[in-house]
Amino acid sequence: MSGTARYSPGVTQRNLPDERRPANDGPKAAARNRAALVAAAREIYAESGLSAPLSAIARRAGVGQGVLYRHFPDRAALALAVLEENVQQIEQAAAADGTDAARVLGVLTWHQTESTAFVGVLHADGADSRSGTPAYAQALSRRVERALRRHLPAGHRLGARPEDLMIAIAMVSGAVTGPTREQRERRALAAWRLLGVEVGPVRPFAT
Amino acid sequence: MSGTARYSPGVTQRNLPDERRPANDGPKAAARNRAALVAAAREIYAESGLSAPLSAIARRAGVGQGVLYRHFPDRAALALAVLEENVQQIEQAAAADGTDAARVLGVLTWHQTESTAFVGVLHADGADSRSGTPAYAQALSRRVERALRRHLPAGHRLGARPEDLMIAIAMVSGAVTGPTREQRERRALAAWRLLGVEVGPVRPFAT
Amino acid sequence: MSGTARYSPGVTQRNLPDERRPANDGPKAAARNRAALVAAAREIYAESGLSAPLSAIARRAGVGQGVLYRHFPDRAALALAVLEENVQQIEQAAAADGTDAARVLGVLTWHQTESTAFVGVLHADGADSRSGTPAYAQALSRRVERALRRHLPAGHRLGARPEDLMIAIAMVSGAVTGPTREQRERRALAAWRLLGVEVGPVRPFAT
Amino acid sequence: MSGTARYSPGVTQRNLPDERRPANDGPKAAARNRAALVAAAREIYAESGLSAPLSAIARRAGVGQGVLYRHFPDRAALALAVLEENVQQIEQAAAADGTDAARVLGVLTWHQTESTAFVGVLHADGADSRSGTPAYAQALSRRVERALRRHLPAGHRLGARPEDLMIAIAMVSGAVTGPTREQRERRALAAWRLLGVEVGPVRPFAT
DNA sequence: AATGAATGAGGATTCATTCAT
DNA sequence: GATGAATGAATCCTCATTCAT
Repeated sequence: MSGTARYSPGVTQRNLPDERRPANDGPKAAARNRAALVAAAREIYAESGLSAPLSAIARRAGVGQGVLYRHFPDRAALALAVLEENVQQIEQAAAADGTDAARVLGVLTWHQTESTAFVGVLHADGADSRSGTPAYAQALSRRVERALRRHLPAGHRLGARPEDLMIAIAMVSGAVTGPTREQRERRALAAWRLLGVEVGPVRPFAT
Repeated sequence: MSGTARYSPGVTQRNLPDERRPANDGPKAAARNRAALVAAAREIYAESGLSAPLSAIARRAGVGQGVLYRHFPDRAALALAVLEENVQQIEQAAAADGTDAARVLGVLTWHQTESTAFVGVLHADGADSRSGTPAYAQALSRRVERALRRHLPAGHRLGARPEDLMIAIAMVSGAVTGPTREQRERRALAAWRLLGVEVGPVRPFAT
Repeated sequence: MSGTARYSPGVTQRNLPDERRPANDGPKAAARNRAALVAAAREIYAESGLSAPLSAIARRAGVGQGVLYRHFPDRAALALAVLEENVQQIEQAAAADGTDAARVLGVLTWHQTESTAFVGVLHADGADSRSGTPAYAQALSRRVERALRRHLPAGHRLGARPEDLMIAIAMVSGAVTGPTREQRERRALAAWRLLGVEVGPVRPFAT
Repeated sequence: MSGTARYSPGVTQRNLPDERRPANDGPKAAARNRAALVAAAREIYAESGLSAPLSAIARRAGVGQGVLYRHFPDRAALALAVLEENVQQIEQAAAADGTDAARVLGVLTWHQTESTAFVGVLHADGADSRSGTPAYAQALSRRVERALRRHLPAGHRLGARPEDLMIAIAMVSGAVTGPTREQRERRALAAWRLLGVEVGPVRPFAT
């Protein structure tokens, strides 16, 4: 990645002379490419926002533009793939032994401070009948909700009304601004405190 | 010498050479045009978000592209002009006779639910030392804070720490999603409720 | 000049309230404005080349755009007005008491190193049947030639063929490159030396 | 976070959705397109000067705008590519069997009279520390100088001082004006004659 | 199955020129 | 006579998307 083949005057650009192509590793490469694209997207989104050029993501992933389209038919599909990984971590945190609401919220908060994608896409919940992300984003949203709700103790601040939980998450996302992750984490924690909600350590889920 | 003749429209350019020009209302129109642009921007932002094409705003305002650039040198300047109006209303609400925190928050909330511009620009507070909007957005942010803080009763939930007030506003902004204003208002009120903050009637300030 | 009224948000741009206009000095101002425009053009041309925006020239001159168009119907007219002044100085140098070819060439060279306009427009001699500058530029060219030729001693290097004189001037203009006037002067003198032509002190004509 | 969402084409953009695309000859066309662009640029520059619209060049080359930008990131890169070809011819002329200074100068002069690009870009030598073309133009300049100098006989008029050679070339370029190539050649030869330099046949290098 | 070139629409931005005041 | 706002065409440049190889 990085290369950014700039301007090389006088040297006719041409492909590798037909032999010695980067090697076609067959179907095994497909999964690897998909993963690389999601990882690259995560980075690029963090750096440049959700509307970063797709070509930048493909370049960072070290694949051609076509591969991106093969795996993700549109911009939203890629963003959702990033989100999917986040949601899976939250679900895993919720499924872990001896966990509790605070711990799950810590993982959630980690992803909020880490990835812009999380912030922007998930809260397109409700009747967002726009183009790309119809049902899937809602499904993700519900999965996050379910993962959290099963750990909410009776009488928890966010358990009173059904929508409160997701509104609270949206609120914290709104507070998460600032150029560095540290600053964003500080603000996220301040936000949870204002909501009177206790949050465990802010970090990704890892077994 | 020197020169590096960059882009030079040269001889080619020539507007409607003799035909009818669409009328030039003269300098008197300047103020009117500026206002029309801000109003159009407010509408377009609400419909399409902050990154809507500037040409759409000019069209909606009924002016040429050039007028937009004359009044607002860049995208941020226009967004800030919209915000400026919002902030002025909040300040007026804060200055009105017999007002209180709840009432001011009601006006603030109105603007949060009304205009996407409010959300997103104002909360670029803190160390956003990037290119465009450095000091002015912060100044607006501080004006909102000051307008509100003077009405916060001692011991108010949001008065404990200095940053809490602006974080709370950011949080509510984060919760304000949805396609209709009504839905956004409902969510905004739910958010304030979760913060334990009482909010007056959600409406623009009008004497 | 300079002002460049940048971005002043929230303050509706409006003219001085009808009274207190910059004062209409009547016809006397016309000549002054014209002179200011030519002077401004000379400066701007030197800084930014012949294709600099006309608005920049008007601004530097401290007049409105309209005034520029009143005095100079098109881009070429303004450039020629600048040139006209240069040519007049050369003619004056040629008419001065006790002058000689070297001295006149010194004045010519001064203008070559000083103003891009001189370099670019005058040598559009010959059958340049393009848009703007048909006859007038040629007339100027001939006036320069006449002013010089009357001082060429018999047998001067540049007197052999009729066209040699103007070609030599064009050649020196070609050599005049570089960011500072000093550098351009050095190169101009080197060029004259290569032509075997003696040049007097390089400076504007002043009685 | 962060974002300052600059220009984001967003959802709107969509090329010919299903219709027929004008054919994509695949990567094989890349080299051909690059060559076509350089050739088109050479023509357009000769006709309209260095500041001709890039779109005109793309059109003449029969390619889309994007291709031009892919191969040449900016205006200068394209001009330099044209120059590069000229300089290569001069180097080949200098490397040919039984050549001499006059013959090389003939090839040089051909390019001076043929292409406006040659004039103007190459002589941005010296301290042109501006943005775009810093080192490469100087490198080209030096290559021309080297190619010529190795054939200058001892005691040649242009060999006395190191800078004289390039100044002379700039001078001849300055003299090369006029609408037809023939006229420009006549003036170029007159210029070399004034410099006392013998020039061989004015034509491109061809084995 | 991957590559990366090409297309070309879309949006940004700049100025020449006119004209109400 | 002067001012400077408005117009809008022209040009620049960027990317989403397709597709030959």
